[in-house]
Amino acid sequence: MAEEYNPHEIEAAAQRAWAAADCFSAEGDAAADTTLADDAFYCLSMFPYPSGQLHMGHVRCYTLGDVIGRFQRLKGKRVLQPMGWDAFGLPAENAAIKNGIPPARWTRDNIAYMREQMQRLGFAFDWSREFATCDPEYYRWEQWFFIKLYEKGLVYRKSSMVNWDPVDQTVLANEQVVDGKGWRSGATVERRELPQYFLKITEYADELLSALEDLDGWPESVKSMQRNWIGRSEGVEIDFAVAGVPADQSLLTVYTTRPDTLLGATYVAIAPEHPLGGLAAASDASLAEFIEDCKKVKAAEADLATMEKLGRDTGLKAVHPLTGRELPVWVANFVLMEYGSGAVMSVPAHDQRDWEFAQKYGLSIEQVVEPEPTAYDDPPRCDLTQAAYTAYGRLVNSGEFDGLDFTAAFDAIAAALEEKSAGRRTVNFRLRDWGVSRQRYWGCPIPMVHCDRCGVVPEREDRLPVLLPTDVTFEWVQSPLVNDAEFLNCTCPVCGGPARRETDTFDTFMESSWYYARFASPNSDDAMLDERAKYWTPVDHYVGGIEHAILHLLYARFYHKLLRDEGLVDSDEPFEQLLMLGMVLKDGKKMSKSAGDAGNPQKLLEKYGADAVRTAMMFAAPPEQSFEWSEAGVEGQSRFLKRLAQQVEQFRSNGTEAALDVAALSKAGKALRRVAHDALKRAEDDYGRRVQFNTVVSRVHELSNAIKDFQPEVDADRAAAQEALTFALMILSPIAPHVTQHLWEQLGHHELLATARWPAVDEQALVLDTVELVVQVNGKVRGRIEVAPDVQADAAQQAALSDPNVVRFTEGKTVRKTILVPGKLLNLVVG
RNA sequence: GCCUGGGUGGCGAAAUUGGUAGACGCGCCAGACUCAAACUCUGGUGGGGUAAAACCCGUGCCGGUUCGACUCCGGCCCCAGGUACCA
Repeated sequence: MAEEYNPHEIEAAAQRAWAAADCFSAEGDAAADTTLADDAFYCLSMFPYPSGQLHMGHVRCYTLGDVIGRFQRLKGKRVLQPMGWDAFGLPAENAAIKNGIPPARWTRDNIAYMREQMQRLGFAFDWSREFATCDPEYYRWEQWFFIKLYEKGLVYRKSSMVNWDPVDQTVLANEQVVDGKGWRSGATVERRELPQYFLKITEYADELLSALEDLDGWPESVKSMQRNWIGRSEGVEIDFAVAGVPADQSLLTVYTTRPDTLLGATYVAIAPEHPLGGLAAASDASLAEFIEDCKKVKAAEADLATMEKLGRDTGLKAVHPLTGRELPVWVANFVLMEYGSGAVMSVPAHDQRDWEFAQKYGLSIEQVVEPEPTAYDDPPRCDLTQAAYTAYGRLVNSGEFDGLDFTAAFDAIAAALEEKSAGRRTVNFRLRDWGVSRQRYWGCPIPMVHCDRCGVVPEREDRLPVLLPTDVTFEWVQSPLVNDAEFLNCTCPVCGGPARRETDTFDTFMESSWYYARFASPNSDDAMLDERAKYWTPVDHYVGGIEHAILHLLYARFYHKLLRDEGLVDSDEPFEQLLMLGMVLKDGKKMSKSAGDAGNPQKLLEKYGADAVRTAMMFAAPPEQSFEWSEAGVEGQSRFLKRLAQQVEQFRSNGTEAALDVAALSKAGKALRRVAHDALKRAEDDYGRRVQFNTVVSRVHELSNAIKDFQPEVDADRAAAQEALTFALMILSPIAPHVTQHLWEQLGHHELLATARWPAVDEQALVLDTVELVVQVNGKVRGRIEVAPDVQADAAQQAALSDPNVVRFTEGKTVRKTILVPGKLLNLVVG
């Protein structure tokens, strides 16, 4: 029998051939000729955090990206497909604390191992552009850009909440707080305010929202998530005067999207950190204790939104701006100081949360909206003893505003407030400015300097980068920068006097927000980006996990606009088409969180080779779907690749190449040709338009099965088999590039398959003489008929009525309606 | 809690625009090869029903629209992702 399918030899040989031909280096950007941009294709998969080893989630993501890139190359595009490392982050510090290995070394070691795994998988990356975000050559430009933004007024400093571990005396990430306790110390975590740097992403809120409309290549679900996250709303800011407090604190401003319910406000709630709360607590020990207790909650929205709603009366009174009535001011643990003004008006009759709070504390519930009169039998419920009535309706108990509907009431009440200078219409966003400070070591140093004389000032451009020392030891959970005199001490960039460096580092989303542009402009020493970035960006196809649907993608979109406004790129959006991958799960959880060694593809690669792993992964599920990974499928795909190799070998052993003469083909030859061209056509559609690759693998299985069952009848049929095999290899090549390259050579092709051209479909080969129509009677399948493809309803009905089983169900009844779906089905409606 | 997805045989899935539910693969069963096993090959494989057919049921649950619903609409249940310091 034929030679054995030996993936290790075959794969090594194919990779040597690609390297020798240097066929994955992106060409043509040096010219930066935008007229050539049409055949340029930037294919990018989200770069990984170098956590130690690849897991199957990585294998899925990079195989999918590779399939897209390889397909585009077959279609004649010049493809840029780079790879690098999102190298800063928390796990490196955890490893350092645990094992005493410096984060830089740990990270570099991981990169080396994971790079080797990627190379083994045969991804068509342009490795000449590789970088890690912890390279000073990379992060220096991030520092440079931050200073540019600072100069433009897009950076500011303010206090904001962090999780504070009182035992370890350190700031914890949300992930490091488990059930309200520090994961290492076990101490109850407290919210604490720290001064931090913020980027004014809210200045771009309007554009980030409106530009979503034009992102036709993005999934609707992701756009919807971003829309909701940005959360544009139209409402009214309302001022409540507070009596008996210092003048500068006497105005309590709240924002509401429901000014129509203003007359139903029965109390005002403020955040625990609100200054008025502190004021009242000064003479109220139990209130002070309550406020202190409120801080013992993790600063994560999910926790705040699900905790028990608690509150205390401050004793203060807020004056209703329209009625003059005095409303009690309560401290409530669910009001966030960071969102809006840290105060809300409460209308228990028409807001469910306020209703529950009012029920709990015996606060007044006063209806001011009632359901619109309706023609329906079942009018909307409005029983305020059971729940709040939150729908829009008509105003009652609102004096001059009675009878107005939502829109009219909104306008009238807003106007009344504006007249009294006690309120104003505003557009509000849920989106908050981006806090970029992290109290961590392993990140990009924030290039700011603290000077006793000049205050907080940016470092001078010519002294960048502010280098992160890499030779450090973690003697303590705290960042080593805090006690590193050599790092800490510097001279003030303004006055030249002694000064201290900022010890916070950037949020790692800062690095991942512009790496795609840097890939297009690698080794640019004297600028953050050069003209090549304009040439390659925006990314044509961006591939990554659904877990990045909001934060990473929103920050990257924001950054792209910042780069644009700095003149560094010339497009408005960074990613034209977006493929959001579902999770690869292990025990029901995402791989990166739970897999460990169980997710490492290494053993599978050693046993079955890269092609079988890649094919099994692509075959397992459509890209956007999450699924539980199982190794069981790899064996099956390995078997399939072996069979395909045998089919090529068998074909070869039967003679030489044959020239195709369509007219000379037998019926079987034509049938095989139809299957081959149909597979080619559908594969092209699946690759290019549908971006669904599991069905491509199925299609090649079917084609291979058809080749197996094919019985040549005439000499000319050999050419049909050859064409079918050629197509099978072409179609499968983006998914299993090594073995298809090997078999491509066996079939006598001398060019590399990776850089060959995708063949054209012969539409003539697809034409059928007859088609099978399913015959339904009242929507149930009762028979099948063989008819001409263009058969008319009358003729089809006649043919159907020659089927005895169809007759059984139509006998003695009249055919009232006939529905013909050409090529598919005929439905006879009888009665 | 809120936002966004998902739920189809024993398992992964397919069904592209509302038109044959289960393509393709795994597993399993039977047979061939073998001293035997593994590999490989051939056939079968949603449930009920039948000698075999016919036929009936079936895409998380309840209801609706339609000649026809996995697909559209309303309500619910469960699972996953995100929730601003995991990346």
